[in-house]
Amino acid sequence: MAKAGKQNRQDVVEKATNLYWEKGFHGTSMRNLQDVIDMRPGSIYAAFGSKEGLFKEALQYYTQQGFAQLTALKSTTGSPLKGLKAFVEMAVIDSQDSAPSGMCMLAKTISELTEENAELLAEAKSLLHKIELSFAATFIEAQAFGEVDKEKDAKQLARSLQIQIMGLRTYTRVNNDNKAIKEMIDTLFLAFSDVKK
Amino acid sequence: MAKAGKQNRQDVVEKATNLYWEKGFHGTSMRNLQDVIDMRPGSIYAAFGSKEGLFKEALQYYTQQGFAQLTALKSTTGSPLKGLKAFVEMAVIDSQDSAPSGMCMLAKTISELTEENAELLAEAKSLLHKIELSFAATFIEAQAFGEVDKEKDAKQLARSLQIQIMGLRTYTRVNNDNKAIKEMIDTLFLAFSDVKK
DNA sequence: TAATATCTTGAACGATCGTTCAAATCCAGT
DNA sequence: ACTGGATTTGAACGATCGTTCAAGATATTA
Repeated sequence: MAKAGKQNRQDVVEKATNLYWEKGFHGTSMRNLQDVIDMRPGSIYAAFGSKEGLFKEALQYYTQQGFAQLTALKSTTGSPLKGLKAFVEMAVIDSQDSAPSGMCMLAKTISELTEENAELLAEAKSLLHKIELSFAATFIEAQAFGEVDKEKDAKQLARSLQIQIMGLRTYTRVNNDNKAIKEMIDTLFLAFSDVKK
Repeated sequence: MAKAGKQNRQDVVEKATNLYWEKGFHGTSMRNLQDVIDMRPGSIYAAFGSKEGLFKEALQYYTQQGFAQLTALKSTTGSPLKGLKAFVEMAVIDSQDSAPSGMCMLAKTISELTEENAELLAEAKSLLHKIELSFAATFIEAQAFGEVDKEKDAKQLARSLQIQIMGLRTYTRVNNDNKAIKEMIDTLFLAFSDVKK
């Protein structure tokens, strides 16, 4: 492939991402992938090297899409903090029904894999760290915007948000009580925007 | 087996639990299990029926051990809330190094499995719910003990704790910063014990 | 000790795993 | 239209998957 067959590389990676996201690394077979992305083994191996190689690219694509969404939401809401909140609501609530899995794909990967797939594990950790950095950057923007108390440590807020998202997404898979979850997110962001008067 | 060979049923289930906990359902093969529990296929199938049957028993054993630990910690600390906090510290911090996986085995299962293993998924959800109920019961004890504000809703506290634990355990696998995590747990329990003066 | 009931063994099953590669196909430049 | 390189195909590989079951070993009863 490379130079565009019926579909370009991004379409293929997106389909693979959705399957891996739903079923996990070990739960997805190369034959599952062949069916979904409509490519024969030889082409897949020529383009991605291995099951691990394609998974790694899927992790990267997933993360990149997340960045794009956060950026878009900050723009459409016209505010860093509102954008961030919309992003969390989307990830925690909306994705339970519409996404391949209610889980964050990176958290799911970190939960699933062991040192037997050290490189993929490291990649997932690294990407999650980058997301945390972008949360921190968003909090700093929000502070400049006057939405968040400037006394607060953006890094600490980002870490805390990361933990909340992971917890909420897992919990929502167990007990999908939309109303209660929505309230918890509201409370969480009220705490973030607790500007000293 | 059943009537005790070289090892009794509980020893076998414990070994299986630790392997499943580390590698997950799909990441564990029956041959991995055969090696670890030192039983031949025929005996395993006679005793547990299938890979799924043994996994289900592992989930139950894991949960039962958790209940036992919480009960023990409440007893040794002489306080419901202190026992609960010790339990969380153990689960979030200590288990990162000593346990088969830093993750909660139930959360890991819920993250990994799909409707292809509906029965196991339902079992994991049900067991997590039972744990939440026991958290709620502990908060009620703590209220009677004067450790927690009686105005607060024990069910809501339990839900919130469940979410925090899931988030913290996943996060700690990514970024094992013991000091910061310890502080977050302290802060969390300070909020729980925020009795009106 | 012989007969019987119970449990354990491990070879073997068909299915599926991740991966390879020679052959077929496609496409660009002449 | 022809050629040569790039791409795609799909049969096939050895390994491993979850599972079965006849045969052997062990424990129990008479």
